[in-house]
Amino acid sequence: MKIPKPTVRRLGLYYRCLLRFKDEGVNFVSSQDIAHRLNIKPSQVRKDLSYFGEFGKRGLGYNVKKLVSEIAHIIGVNKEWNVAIIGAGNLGSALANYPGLAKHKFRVVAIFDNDNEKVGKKIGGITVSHINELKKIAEDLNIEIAVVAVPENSAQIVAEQIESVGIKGIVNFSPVKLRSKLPVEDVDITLSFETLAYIP
Amino acid sequence: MKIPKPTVRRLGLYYRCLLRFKDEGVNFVSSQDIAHRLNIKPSQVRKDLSYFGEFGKRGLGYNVKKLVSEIAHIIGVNKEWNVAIIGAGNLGSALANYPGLAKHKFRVVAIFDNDNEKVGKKIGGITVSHINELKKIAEDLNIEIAVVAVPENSAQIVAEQIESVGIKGIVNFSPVKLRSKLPVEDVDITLSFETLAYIP
DNA sequence: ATAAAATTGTGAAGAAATTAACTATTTAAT
DNA sequence: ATTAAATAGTTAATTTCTTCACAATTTTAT
Repeated sequence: MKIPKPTVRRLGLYYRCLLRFKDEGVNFVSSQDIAHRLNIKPSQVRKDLSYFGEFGKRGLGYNVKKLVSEIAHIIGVNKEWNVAIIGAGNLGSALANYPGLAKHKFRVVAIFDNDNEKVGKKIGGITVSHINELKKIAEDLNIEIAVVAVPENSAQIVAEQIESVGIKGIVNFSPVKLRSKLPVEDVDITLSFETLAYIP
Repeated sequence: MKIPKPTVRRLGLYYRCLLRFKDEGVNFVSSQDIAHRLNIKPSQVRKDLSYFGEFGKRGLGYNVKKLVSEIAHIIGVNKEWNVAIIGAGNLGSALANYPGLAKHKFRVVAIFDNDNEKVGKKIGGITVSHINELKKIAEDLNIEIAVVAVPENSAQIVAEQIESVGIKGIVNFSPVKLRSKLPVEDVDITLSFETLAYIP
């Protein structure tokens, strides 16, 4: 069955929401409990989960631990993902140091830049490599996700370099639409400000 | 008329896309030209713009300069917005130094933190203030947008502090759903990784 | 043991968003 | 001057997504 894109995105929300319930020592939650925290409708939660199976018990709700592990499996965070950050500027550095990624099984294992000034420096414990070494290092370290954190004008070039080194997907922080064979998730910072600035 | 949320978001995309056309010296573009760069359908572009007026000329297309200024006006980036960053960690620092914001009329004018170690230090030319001074400084500097770049567990508290100081909207980088009277735009970094990790 | 309450899973209805198709206008070509 | 090509704006059709409403199940209370 075709899964709606918004459903996949919400799965990530459910996952983190459930981790919090788990931290709080809650054992069972209802679709209503989840929905309330995320400001959505309970029916949405149930429908989303129903695409993947029957995880709850009528009259009782969902076993938190079980659902966490089910969703982890569905969205693919039951394994670790090796991540490379391309661009050792402010944003790239911040991401390399961002604890939220490692916590959710995304491990930054390499950082690249084309600026020789930066190559060899350490960021968050990782030595910056030259972008020319992308292919070799990506294969050696089994990198699966690349983060594009370079300026607008080099983003497309980088996207093309990424295509041929065995990487499986791109998280794009640059404010341009990348043309790539790989799946791309855009994190468009400026766009969020602009959307906020719009007043109906 | 009610404007679809996705339309508002795409307006920001059109805006930046048109700025690029302008930079390239292009004077007129068709809905097809725009759509091609953004990987969407031309009819989508026309429909979106039609919510706000008739900006094009049949047979010819849109005057780039004119459309840029129309859209800037619609989404509210024809004026400057004063921005405060809450949280002087890695992400907050990166945002304070991020040139893309200033370029699009979002000017970071204050940075706050609750850590006395950080207060007084300079980040991107701006001295970090204590969060207790938020109200005073926000009013003095006429801050309209707050960026939440604090850890998960303090995000909601910060959101509540923001509510009562005249700020009009929040860009939230923390991975929790904020409960706020103000409009909130979420930039959910972890979620983008998780969405990417999902393989149908 | 029975009834009431809680809650899931789902088919159907409803709402929202996208896309196609068409009309009107403008420009360019012959 | 006429026709063909390009293209915006708009109405209608289609698709996608969300919500409702209810049967099915389980638990809790009496």
